[in-house]
Parts: sequence; structure tokens; C-alpha cells
Amino acid sequence: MLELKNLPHKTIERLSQYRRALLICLEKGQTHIYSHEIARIQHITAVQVRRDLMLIGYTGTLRKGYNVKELIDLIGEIIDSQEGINVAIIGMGNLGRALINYFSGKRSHLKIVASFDINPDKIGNTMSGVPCFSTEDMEKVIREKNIRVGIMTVPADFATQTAEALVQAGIRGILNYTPKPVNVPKEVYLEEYDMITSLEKVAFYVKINEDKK
Amino acid sequence: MLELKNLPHKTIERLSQYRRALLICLEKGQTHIYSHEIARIQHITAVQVRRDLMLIGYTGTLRKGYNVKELIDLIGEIIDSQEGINVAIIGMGNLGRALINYFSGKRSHLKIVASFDINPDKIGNTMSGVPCFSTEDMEKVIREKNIRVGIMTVPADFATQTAEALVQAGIRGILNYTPKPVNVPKEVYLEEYDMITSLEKVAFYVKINEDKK
DNA sequence: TTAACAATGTGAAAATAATAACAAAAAAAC
DNA sequence: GTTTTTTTGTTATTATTTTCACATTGTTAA
Ligand SMILES: NC(=O)c1ccc[n+]([C@@H]2O[C@H](COP(=O)([O-])OP(=O)(O)OC[C@H]3O[C@@H](n4cnc5c(N)ncnc54)[C@H](O)[C@@H]3O)[C@@H](O)[C@H]2O)c1
Ligand SMILES: NC(=O)c1ccc[n+]([C@@H]2O[C@H](COP(=O)([O-])OP(=O)(O)OC[C@H]3O[C@@H](n4cnc5c(N)ncnc54)[C@H](O)[C@@H]3O)[C@@H](O)[C@H]2O)c1
Repeated sequence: MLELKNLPHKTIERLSQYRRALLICLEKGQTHIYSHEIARIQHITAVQVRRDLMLIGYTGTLRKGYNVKELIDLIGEIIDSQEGINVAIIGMGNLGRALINYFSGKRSHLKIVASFDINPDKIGNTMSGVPCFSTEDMEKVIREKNIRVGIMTVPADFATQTAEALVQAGIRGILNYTPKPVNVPKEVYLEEYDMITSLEKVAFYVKINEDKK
Repeated sequence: MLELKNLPHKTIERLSQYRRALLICLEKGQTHIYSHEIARIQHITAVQVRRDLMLIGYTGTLRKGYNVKELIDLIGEIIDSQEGINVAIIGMGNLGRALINYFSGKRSHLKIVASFDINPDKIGNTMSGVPCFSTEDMEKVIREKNIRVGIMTVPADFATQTAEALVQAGIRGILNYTPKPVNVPKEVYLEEYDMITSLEKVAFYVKINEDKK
């Protein structure tokens, strides 16, 4: 039997990316796609693509490639939850607003249903259909709306207390965009990302490439 | 001799993260730190930390741990360029503005010195000290200001043409925040990041954790 | 009809990354 | 002054991820 939890982490990330690319193909009316076409879009090898699809048990057609629609649906069955997942954004500053704009309407199974802030000017407003609540009501709203994932975009100084409040409220996953790493119990899945790390990595390899010459 | 280009990619990322944490320690007046303290902050093991530091040839003091100041400086010597790197942001929308705010004054060796847009309302403005130019002048400005890294935050439909223009202008590294993967010649270092992939990954592991019960 | 081609699927190998195990040594405790 | 503790540094081992190599099989074309 296909054991989802044994799928490599990297495969999960790539499946999300494949689907993103496949959705564009579908829109353009493309019905089939070869592994090497997916590979070229994602800057990886065709073998890698085929192996990932093998891992999720999808079989293409020889010489025709993979059925775009079918593959999108299968990836959905693998990585999405049947019942969808409600998401909240904590901290309606620049980044929080940018994310709400970006996500709104993008993925049907991931719904941003609430945002939170401490600034009274923001509380009570609605942005792209997402209402902003006071952080004081966080636990109540999270439970009422069955929010399972929180995206943290508060100032770094508030990262720790925000994570604690989210855990307290029974959140199941946190995506932390503040540059302050936070601690959560092991049953809460945590993903952290700092844009400065990415930029420093790019800068490092630019340096290396220049030195090579 | 220490061969920088042989450092594992993951080590580079972690070095950036270690430094971020160390800078906070330094601010607090902490002079030394143990490998297990760094490890706990980053949610990794102490061995991993020691191994990374071994790879860059840094030696701590037995029982005192690592000298915070020294380690910050050494990481700088490894991952920063001597002369600093000038950076541009292309697309001054929500995300572009958020990034400029976030980066400004954060890292002395990475300087955002220009932004670009096609919207006449934005061209000519300055944000956090960063002037906004027309994309028509991109090649000229990039060469004049010796900009080597570009951060793409334009709408996805303009991703391809923006990447081409950057390459044309002689850029050396691109950090692509649009959800559209782009192609660049191999001498240009490319890093792509899509927030939806991160969110879908969190959602997937939340699902898996719930199924386990 | 048959040979060449172009694609998938996968076991085996290689590369990369993380962890375990432990020696060495300074500091602390006794 | 000796033993215990604690921490670093590093080799060996294990785990994970990617790539190679090639069998398989429809399709195209000679
Ligand atoms: N701007 C970026 O591009 C960027 C990039 C990466 C990471 N970050 C990080 O993301 C975070 C947000 O960045 P930003 O530019 O949006 O900052 P911002 O100052 O614009 O927004 C922060 C928001 O959080 C609210 N807030 C403050 N304390 C709060 C609390 N305890 N609970 C809930 N809300 C609270 C503020 O009222 C404000 O609306 C920061 O930690 C920043 O370092 C930002
Ligand atoms: N908002 C987010 O949180 C978020 C997150 C991840 C990725 N993204 C992606 O980042 C990109 C920007 O997102 P956003 O929310 O800032 O969008 P936005 O619409 O607010 O901003 C886009 C900006 O780019 C400018 N622009 C348009 N065409 C351009 C061109 N050819 N050259 C230069 N500038 C041009 C526009 O004038 C505008 O200022 C999008 O591709 C989006 O998918 C956004």
C-alpha cells in the first residue's frame, strides 16, 4: 500500500510545484505532458520527475506521457486534505497583506478564513474577504472556525508569544515568516523561512561563480 | 585549504541562520555560546552545528563554547563578498515593498540600491531610501550601479521577460518570488521560492499527523 | 514487416546529508 | 591530586536523495 508518510519531503515539495505547472498547462488546453517537459520547467531531471510519480503510484502512457488532468487530481488526493484546511494569518502588516492578496482564491483546499492583529486600526477590517480579529480573540476564533494552520507575520519580537498562543489555541501547523525561530511541541508541524537566508545564499553562489573565473 | 565551493548547500543556509541567531546573542551581550545552544534555536542537533563549524575550520574553546563575535566574523568571511553585493527589486507591489522595508539596513554587505516598475505612479519615488526606476532603464541602471543580484516580485505573467532582461543586463544571481519558474543561463545563479508550496507542505504534514492518530 | 526511435518504469549505484560514537581535554567536584 | 563532568572535534556509519543504466514497449518510418 502507498504510505504517504514515507514520501520524501522533497517529493512533497515537488508535487506541489508539479501541480502548479500542470494547472497552467491545463488552462492552455494541453492534455498530456512528458516527464522531460515537467523537468525542464522545474529545472530538474526527467528521471527525478518519473521517480516522484512512481512513488505516488501514477502511471503514464508510453509515448504520450502523463495525462495532465489525471495527474493534477492524483496529486490533490495525495497532498490535500479531503475536507480542506482553514488558515489564519497573524500580523496584518506589509507581508501579511501581501500574502492575503496572493493566496486569495488560489487554492480551494487552503482557505484563509481569518487574520489577527493588535493594532485597533486593523481590527474589524476585511481584506480580500478575510476579516481581521483582535489577537485577544485568537483562541476563540481559531476554535470556532476550525483553523488548523497559522502563518506568522508579526514583528520578530512577538514571534515567541504568538507561537505559544497558536499552540494554546490548538493549531496543527505553523508557517513562520518572522526571522525568529520559535519552539513548538512536536505534534505541531513547523516550517520556517527567512528571505535573508535565501538572499545570502544567492549572494554566496554569485561570489563563488565569480571566483571560479 | 578550505574549499568554499565544496561546502554543502545546506551548510551555507545554516551558516546564514547561525549568524542571524548569533547577532541577537551579541546584542544581548553574550560572548560565548555552546553548540547545543545554537542547535536548540535552529531545531537541529548539536553535532550538526559542530560539523558545520568544523567544515569552515572554526575551533571553539573546550568547555567555553564558541566566541560569538569571532564566529560572526568568520561566517561573514565565508559567505559574504569582500566588496558587498548590490541588489535590485523588480516589481514594487505588495511583496516588493514588504521586502524593501524588511531588508533595509539589515545586512551591510547586501545593499538594495534600486527598484524597478512599469507603473508611472511608482517610478521616481523613493522607499526606505531605495529609488524606483522605469524598467526601460533597467540595463543602464544595473550596469551603472553594479547590481549583481535581482529579486523578482513582478506579476507571474511578466516573470519570463523580466528574467531575460535581467540576464541581458548582466545580472549574476536571481531570487525569483513569482510562482512562475524562469530559465537562465547556467552562469547565473537562480533560487526560486513559492509560498504556496510551503503552505501546501505544512498542510500535508498536518494531514499526515492527524491520520496517524 | 521490421528496424529505429522515443518514451516510461525501476533496480542499482552514487552522491549528499545527518547521526552516532567516541577520543581528547579543560574545568569542576570531591 | 584524582575523578567526574562537560564540551569540542572528528571518524565512521547510516539515512536520504539523486542519478545512472537499462529493460520494456508502443509508435513511426523505412
Ligand atoms: N516584509 C518582508 O518582506 C518580510 C520578509 C520576511 C520576513 N518578514 C518578517 O515578517 C514579519 C512582518 O513583516 P512586515 O513587514 O509585515 O512588518 P509590519 O510591521 O508591516 O507588520 C507587522 C504587523 O503585525 C502586527 N502586530 C504586532 N504585534 C502583534 C501581535 N503581538 N499579534 C498580532 N499582530 C501583531 C502589527 O500591528 C503589524 O500590523 C516581521 O517579523 C518581519 O521580520 C518580513
Ligand atoms: N503577495 C505575496 O505575498 C506573494 C507571495 C509570493 C509570491 N508572490 C508573487 O510575487 C509577485 C508580486 O506579488 P505582489 O503581491 O507584490 O503583486 P502586485 O500586483 O502588488 O505587484 C506587482 C508590481 O509589479 C509591477 N509590474 C508589473 N509588470 C512589471 C514589469 N514588467 N516590470 C516591472 N514591474 C512590473 C506592477 O506595477 C506592481 O507594482 C507575483 O508574481 C506574486 O504571484 C506574491
